[in-house]
Amino acid sequence: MRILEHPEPDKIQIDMVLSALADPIRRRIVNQLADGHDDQACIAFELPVSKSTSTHHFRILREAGIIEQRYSGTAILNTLRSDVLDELFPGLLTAIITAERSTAIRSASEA
Amino acid sequence: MRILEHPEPDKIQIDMVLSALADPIRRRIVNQLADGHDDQACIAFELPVSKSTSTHHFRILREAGIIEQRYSGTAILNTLRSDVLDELFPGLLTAIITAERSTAIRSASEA
DNA sequence: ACGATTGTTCGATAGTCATCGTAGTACGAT
DNA sequence: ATCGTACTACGATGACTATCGAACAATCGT
Repeated sequence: MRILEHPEPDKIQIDMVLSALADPIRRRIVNQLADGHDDQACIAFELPVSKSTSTHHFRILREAGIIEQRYSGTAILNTLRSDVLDELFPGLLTAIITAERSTAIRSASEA
Repeated sequence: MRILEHPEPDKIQIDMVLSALADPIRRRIVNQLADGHDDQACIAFELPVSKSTSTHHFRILREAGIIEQRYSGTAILNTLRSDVLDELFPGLLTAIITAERSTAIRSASEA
């Protein structure tokens, strides 16, 4: 069975987390996970990039400790590590998700 | 008189803010501003980089809308735009500053 | 007027990052 | 066994970024 490496909570660094979340595509993934339920396969995210780039972004998120990925057949199910992140960096994830939403609303009302 | 451009609140984008805060040196600046008082000159930040690199980082922070810079003689006084940021992205700045602090504490207790 | 202080500007450079296509792997279904 | 699905690995590429030193600019004291 294939194994996916995840950082232990005490190895999760604010530096990697913020770098990961600085990318709009990765924030889109995080937001969809926050909006919807857990265990969404990578293919459920209709990202405007190629497959290999998509893999790249999911990996960055996993290695930063932001998502958990586990195999289920050929698919990979993705889950936000909200509890871990909230413990380590209280309010951070919520703030970023909220920010993204309000930005979307702002730019929509401008158009 | 020299003028420094600052983005209006409605031009401040989460993308630029997070990219700016993804850099440890820039977070160090933000943290020192949050810890101390407003109006600290650039030279008050003893950064492990050259002068020109320092200028670069302060500019990124200013253009992202995170700090306000204004001339006072030959010096530039820096102030966190906390109120603007809190309005736009509630909780974000606090979360990042808190995160940085707890990370510092964690890594100190490891040593 | 002169010098010291504070920060900027301008290349240059080395490193990182997002992106892609192609080829490959693992698994489920038929 | 074969095929389709879902994702990975690899090498290449172009863009961006942090960094530097050297030269410059603006201001303040003396």
